[in-house]
Amino acid sequence: MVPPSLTRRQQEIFDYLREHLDDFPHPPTLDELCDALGLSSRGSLHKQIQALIEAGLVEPMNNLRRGIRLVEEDDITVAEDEGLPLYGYIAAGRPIEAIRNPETIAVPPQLRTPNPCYVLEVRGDSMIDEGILDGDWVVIEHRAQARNGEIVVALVDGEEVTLKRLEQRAGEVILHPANERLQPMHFRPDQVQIQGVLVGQMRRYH
Amino acid sequence: MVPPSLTRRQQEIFDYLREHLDDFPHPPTLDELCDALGLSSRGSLHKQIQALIEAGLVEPMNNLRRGIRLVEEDDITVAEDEGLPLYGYIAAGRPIEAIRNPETIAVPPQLRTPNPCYVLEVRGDSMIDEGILDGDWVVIEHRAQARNGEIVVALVDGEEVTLKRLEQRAGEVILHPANERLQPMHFRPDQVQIQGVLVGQMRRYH
DNA sequence: CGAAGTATAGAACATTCGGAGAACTTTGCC
DNA sequence: GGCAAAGTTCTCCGAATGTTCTATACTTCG
Repeated sequence: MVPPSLTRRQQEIFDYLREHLDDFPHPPTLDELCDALGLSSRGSLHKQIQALIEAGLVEPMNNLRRGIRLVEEDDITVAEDEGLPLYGYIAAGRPIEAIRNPETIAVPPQLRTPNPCYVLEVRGDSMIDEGILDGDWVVIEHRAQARNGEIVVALVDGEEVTLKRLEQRAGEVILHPANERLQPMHFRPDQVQIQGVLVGQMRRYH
Repeated sequence: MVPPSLTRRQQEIFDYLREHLDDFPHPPTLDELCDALGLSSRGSLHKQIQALIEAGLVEPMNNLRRGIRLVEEDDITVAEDEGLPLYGYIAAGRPIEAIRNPETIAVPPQLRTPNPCYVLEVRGDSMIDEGILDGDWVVIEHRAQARNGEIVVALVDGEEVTLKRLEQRAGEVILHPANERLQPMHFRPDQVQIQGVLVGQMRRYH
């Protein structure tokens, strides 16, 4: 279900609100917002805001002063009945959770598990010997523990996200690339945080 | 179901839209599209788009600005509600058509094409260097022609079905395995019948 | 060559979008 | 209650954009 898509201006205004609503000590009045957005007519702004309210992105402000408020993101109806969130590239350099409004992508049931899953697009050749190529989509079951031998999404030092085969030993964690030209990497357990386990993979050729 | 016989130009434009619609921050205006496509008349483009709308491939944009949108592939009428036929193992030794009542398997729209497709389960390591492993599912678009470089399902001598990279030369057909330990195979053109082209691939790890 | 179908340009027309501004209503405060 | 501030509704306008139509050129096929 996609709410009537926003016009360009509506999108701009919504983006602005998402960015700057916290900058105001109190939610701004329409006049203040006009000022910030470079409009000169309160009525015009109001019309745009109405559209956002109908799209379900802004709380209705029935005659309330300074009543403008965004709808909590969790409450926004996400169209993901069939799809999983696509969080973007792995090895992108930041924690998965940081990403806000992911696209979604259809995943057949046999490629996922009943537990929460998400999808990443693979960058690089580090798993090439496992048949996972640059550009592939991988389906990841979201969990924080994994067993040795499983291929995991690992967040290293809170910065880098990579897809590697896991080996946990006493006092260290080894991440094995599946590429004969690359070496396994050794870390202290506290450096590595597991963000999910590989459960499926897809590739398109067209 | 409509036979969506597109003209060449319509196909070009549709392909372009499928490729590049996401490149725009908002759906483009007709003028912007004209620019991107090298046309100079809005009206001309509009006429082509109308044809695509009638073919059911593009959402009607009734006077909406920036209203151009592709029909969700899920909604495109193809006999696929329940999934694609799973014809079994490739290299199973007989023509695909011979199989009567296949199972079906769910395939996400981005892994297939709008044309008829089916699924095979891969046996063997002959495409391992392409990242296609034993046990993978491959999505095949059902057609009888292919271009050099495409990976095809080839029926050899009416008996053996294999997945190989195709090279057609004058007077001979060469099927290239993607495995450095295997040699390309040479055939007369009449020995080789193409049964489809690889368009997608899936694997499960659980 | 001619016919039929297709593609393009360009002009003319219709609608939407975004904004301005006035007038009205409601709220908050004294 | 009265007043000012703020939200709401309304009409109007201009530019951007979608739609329609006509004329012309190009392709393909016999």
